[in-house]
Amino acid sequence: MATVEEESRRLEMLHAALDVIVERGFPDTRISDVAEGAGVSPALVIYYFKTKDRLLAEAMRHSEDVWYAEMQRRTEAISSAAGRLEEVVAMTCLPNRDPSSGESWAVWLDLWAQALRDPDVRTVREEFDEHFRETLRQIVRRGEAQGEFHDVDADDFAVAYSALLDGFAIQIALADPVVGPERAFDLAMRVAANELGFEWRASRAKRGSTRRVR
Amino acid sequence: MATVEEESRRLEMLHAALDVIVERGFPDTRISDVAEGAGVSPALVIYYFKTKDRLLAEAMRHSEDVWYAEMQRRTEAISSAAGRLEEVVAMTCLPNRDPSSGESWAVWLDLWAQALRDPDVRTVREEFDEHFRETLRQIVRRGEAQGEFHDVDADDFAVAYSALLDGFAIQIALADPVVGPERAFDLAMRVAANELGFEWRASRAKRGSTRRVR
DNA sequence: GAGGATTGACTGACTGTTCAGTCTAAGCGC
DNA sequence: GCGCTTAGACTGAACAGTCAGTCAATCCTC
Repeated sequence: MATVEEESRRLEMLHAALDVIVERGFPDTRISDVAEGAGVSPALVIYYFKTKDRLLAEAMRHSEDVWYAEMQRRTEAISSAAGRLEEVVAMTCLPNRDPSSGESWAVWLDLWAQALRDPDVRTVREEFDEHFRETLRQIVRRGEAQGEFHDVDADDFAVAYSALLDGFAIQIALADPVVGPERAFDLAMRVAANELGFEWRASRAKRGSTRRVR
Repeated sequence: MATVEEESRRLEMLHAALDVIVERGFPDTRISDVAEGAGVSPALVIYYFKTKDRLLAEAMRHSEDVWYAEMQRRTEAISSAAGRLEEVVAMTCLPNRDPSSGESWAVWLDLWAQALRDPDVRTVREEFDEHFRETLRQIVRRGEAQGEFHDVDADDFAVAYSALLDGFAIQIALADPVVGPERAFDLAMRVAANELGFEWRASRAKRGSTRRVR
């Protein structure tokens, strides 16, 4: 009953909020923009989320949840550890192979900046990062178990490698002239191959592994 | 004459602006705060900088310039390439060994988020990153020439390593419970040692190489 | 017709910027 | 030295726009 439509309304608003955040940036997101994007009145947005901060924090959480679920979904389908790792790197480096997740990078930068002061956002970011590291740890452990990887400290690797990917994400988000997506992808994979001791042929098709290039 | 005092006034305002940015965050920095911090009227701030955006952009540039100059100053004094690299890593990872540069990390997060939309800030950030990479390249090349390091592609290393340090900077700025400054420092040095092929004894005093711990 | 969903109109607070003018110190003719 | 002028640093007060959040009223839906 109402709950279903209520929920879909909530989602519409969250997606609208994310669109605005991507377009205008977190601090300049106005609830009237979000309302317009969702096709409702500003008052209703407040009615649903009580306050602007809560709305934005929930939008962030939603965004991260969707992204993480998508990563899980994709890696599960891959059997080799190196392949799973490659998929993760592709998701963080290469521009949307799937159209669903609109520019995540921009949102990340806002997320980090916002996490400095907003406790809710800080929590979202901490959880997301920990999830991400855990994913890396598991990939490494399974890769070791399957004999694909050298033995390394999975936790150390996860911490360092997620930092590396975050750093590349910054360059990509800001469209750095020196560090494009393909180069970041390539470098990240070379580091992984070197650190974990697996073979990786750089010549392989860089992006079109499964989905179209936009 | 007037120019000197004028300049010192500018600097006061820039420093006040940085203080406020660190404390309240870039988007919530009010010119009245800056004015108060500098002991002048809000109108004078506008009188000097014409607009709030310009003030903040200049504050960012000043901050990066100071930080970079300090890095140059420190590394120049060190003869071994590994030592220079360690100093760079320490500056990006370990909390202020010098009191001058107040929390740079917080400013970086704001800088990145702001660079997404503000062209002036974007330029500041691009130049700073390129300077940083160039510093790394030079360290690597000199390390190779002195026989301290393996031969690697200096540019690839600089790009990847600066990304890694940026990533650690995020964790440190956000006080991630899993990735503290010392661990980031340690991991970063291990990666460098591994990648460049030099010996690094992790046991060495982590921070107090030259200056006091605050 | 009761209760929640929805809204238009409003407001109260905030803040960047302007403006009209004050104050200071330097230049300058004498 | 001494008035007079001028330029530029500096400010208080007002302006103008913005926007989150409120509220009373309407609309649905059961």
